[in-house]
Amino acid sequence: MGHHCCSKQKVKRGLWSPEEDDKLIKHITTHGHGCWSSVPKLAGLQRCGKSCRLRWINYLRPDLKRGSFTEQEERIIIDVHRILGNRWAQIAKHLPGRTDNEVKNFWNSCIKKKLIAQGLDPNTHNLLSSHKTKLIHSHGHLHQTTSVFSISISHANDANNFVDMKTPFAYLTSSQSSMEMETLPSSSLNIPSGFGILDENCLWNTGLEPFEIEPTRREMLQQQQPEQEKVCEGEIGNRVNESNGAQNMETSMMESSNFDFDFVESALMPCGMYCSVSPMDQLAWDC
DNA sequence: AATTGCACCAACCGCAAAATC
DNA sequence: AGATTTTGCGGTTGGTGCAAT
Repeated sequence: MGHHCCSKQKVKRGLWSPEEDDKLIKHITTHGHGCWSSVPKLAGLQRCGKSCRLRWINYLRPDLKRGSFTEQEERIIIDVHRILGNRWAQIAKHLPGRTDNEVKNFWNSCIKKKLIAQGLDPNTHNLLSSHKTKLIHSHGHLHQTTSVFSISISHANDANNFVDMKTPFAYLTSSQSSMEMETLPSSSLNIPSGFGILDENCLWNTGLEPFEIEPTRREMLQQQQPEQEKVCEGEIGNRVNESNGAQNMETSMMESSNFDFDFVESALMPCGMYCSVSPMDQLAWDC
């Protein structure tokens, strides 16, 4: 027996035929859907109302965008997912013409793999532990070292009210005494376009509509602070510590010469926020 | 040519929230 | 105000078709 809503008479299930689609389209364009549970009868379909609703919303609606996701859409999905998690319907609201089902399928079949391939945990968007390499000191000469950092943005006047955008975005190259910072090469670049300003309930993402964050999710994000570590971050730590206080940190970062922070500046300057850089991990290799 | 394996995704299910009676 | 129906959501799945054997 089928689902209880479909158990009376014979109710078709499975894929929709073009004829069924026609009936549904004709009915809804002329009468509107009204109560979904009465649609099948009125449209002459042997389906349950639920199935009709799903077919219309996910496939037949005229305002649906067809075709594969663009890179911008993919970026938005990743950014919003980092904040909201598997809230597919919420995520889809940022993508006109896309459905939650479509976003979910795209995530499960495509984005997940991409993130893992980049060494990112698709749930937390942090570095996978399997990609963490211990910094190895050998006697005498130093290895090339790389630190991956995350960035935190918050209101300057409320240090507790922040969300941590833990996307690795920059690395520090330390060779002998000279030190320079660069952004990651574009192949592995994962600029956090999800930079945003966290207000009481909302996150304004650059380029996105504000969206709400549930309190529990917010707490979870806030607890994901990367632990401070040693060695190479010591050097970064110095930078950070030198500037005591968040306000100074902003300027100290802007002043650091080879650091391409254009995208940070544009996110920061108008808003009176501050930004902090935290080490997430170190990678090391032999020269 | 036939078989197996697998990725994809449209559609299903159960649950919960919202709406309605 | 409580019961019932309807809608919306997210996890899951099984059919389809492509690729490898």
